[in-house]
Amino acid sequence: MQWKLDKDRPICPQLTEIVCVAIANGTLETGQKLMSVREIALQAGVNPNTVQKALENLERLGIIYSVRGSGSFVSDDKSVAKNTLERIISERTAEYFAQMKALGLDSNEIKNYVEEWNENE
Amino acid sequence: MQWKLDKDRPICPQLTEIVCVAIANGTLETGQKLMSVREIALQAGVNPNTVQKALENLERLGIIYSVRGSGSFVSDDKSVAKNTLERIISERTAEYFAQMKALGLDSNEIKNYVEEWNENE
Amino acid sequence: MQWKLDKDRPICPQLTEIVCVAIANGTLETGQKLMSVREIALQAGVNPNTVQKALENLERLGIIYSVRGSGSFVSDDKSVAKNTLERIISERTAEYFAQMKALGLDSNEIKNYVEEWNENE
Amino acid sequence: MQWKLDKDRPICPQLTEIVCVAIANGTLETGQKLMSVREIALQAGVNPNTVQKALENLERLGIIYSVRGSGSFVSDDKSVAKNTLERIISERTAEYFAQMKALGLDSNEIKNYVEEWNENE
DNA sequence: GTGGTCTAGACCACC
DNA sequence: GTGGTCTAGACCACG
Repeated sequence: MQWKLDKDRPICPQLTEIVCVAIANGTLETGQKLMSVREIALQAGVNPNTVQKALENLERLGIIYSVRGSGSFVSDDKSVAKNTLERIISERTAEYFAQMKALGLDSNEIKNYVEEWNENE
Repeated sequence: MQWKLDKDRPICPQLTEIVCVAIANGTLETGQKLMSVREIALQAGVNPNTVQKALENLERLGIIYSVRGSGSFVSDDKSVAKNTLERIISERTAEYFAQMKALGLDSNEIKNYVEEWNENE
Repeated sequence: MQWKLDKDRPICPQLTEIVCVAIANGTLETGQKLMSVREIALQAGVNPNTVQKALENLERLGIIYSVRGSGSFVSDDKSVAKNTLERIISERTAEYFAQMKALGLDSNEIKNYVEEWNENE
Repeated sequence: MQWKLDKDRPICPQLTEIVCVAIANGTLETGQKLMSVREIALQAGVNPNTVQKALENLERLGIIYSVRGSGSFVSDDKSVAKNTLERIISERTAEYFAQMKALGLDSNEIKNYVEEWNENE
């Protein structure tokens, strides 16, 4: 589990997403204990408070649960994480399309642009 | 010329982009006078200071020029606007790909996702 | 609007509740602007971050909305605040009853105890 | 003797209270031996350290006494347990009233609310 | 050692 | 001036 962060975007939601991805793809299993807040903060090179906030988000969503004094654990129901992830992907794509259209491209042009982008990579 | 703003994103760069698009696609022609700061602010429903800052950006980039007491005008060379627009499109697409990959999709999955999105719209 | 805080309980939820009460009882009206984060922090004698967190909670619940650079405002629909308030009252009462029963009192004893308490006040 | 715990509140004081209640209502008699720390921990499903700390509290209050190597026993004077219990009940009720008033209810409304609650149960 | 809460103070973009 | 985000570091109760 690696904490690859994009410094141009808010860190907190990125942490949230990374955990969601890890749960969705099986890197983190049901009931598994996450690293401690402090440990994540150390590995990711960010402030423990930022990590704390991200875990609070995940707990509020029901994706993990925290036990005082013992740590945070992956919730029994992984579907919430998966749904959240899909929702995020969908939202981001919607935003992307909205922005591209605001920049003057129509649906086909966007599709073509994405395909070209894919080839040049 | 309409000022369709996404309230979830910073206003100022959106205004900048809208003018770029208008110039690139011919809605605004070389030498044409833009609406006044106040008028734009009124139509777009935003703070005049924000409009002012957006126009300053455009002038700094050489996309428009301001004549004291008479207003702002589209620069003679529309290529700057076009290049700026392309650069923005490219940057946004790069960001989109980076985010989707962070969310666990590979290049092909992104391409397919975009195509499906296109169809369902 | 006064910020009377019980120092034996977490401050953040107390702030949340105070705003809910103010909205529910009409001290704060629909669309009305709240004091700034910094001002509330000053008046209440707490840290601005704590206030910020409380307002984030309220925004997440749809009770207020924040406009970047201009402040926080009471949401159009005051019913959410009222419902939230009722829910809190109900939850607290449920907790109180559960605790009293764990302490060996039955429903009638609790009722009598509350009535006596009322008289002696 | 059952260890019914509310997971939303600190475990340690709950254990303390349960023993107080058991002594006050006669489930535990003067001089009677309590279960061992390990046994209580097992039955209650909590950490033995937590049980140990709760028993230390009770001993400090004079409600039980420990004999090295043989266990903990109910103190000769049960009145301390009873008084402690009453004090806790009183404190909780005071807290409850304070919170309800902070939530906008006056004494009469609280009384009525409690009575209705009683009926609907 | 753990999470939970709070304080203090900084920086940013936006209005 | 505003809210939004982050850092730094402290204290507490719980396990």
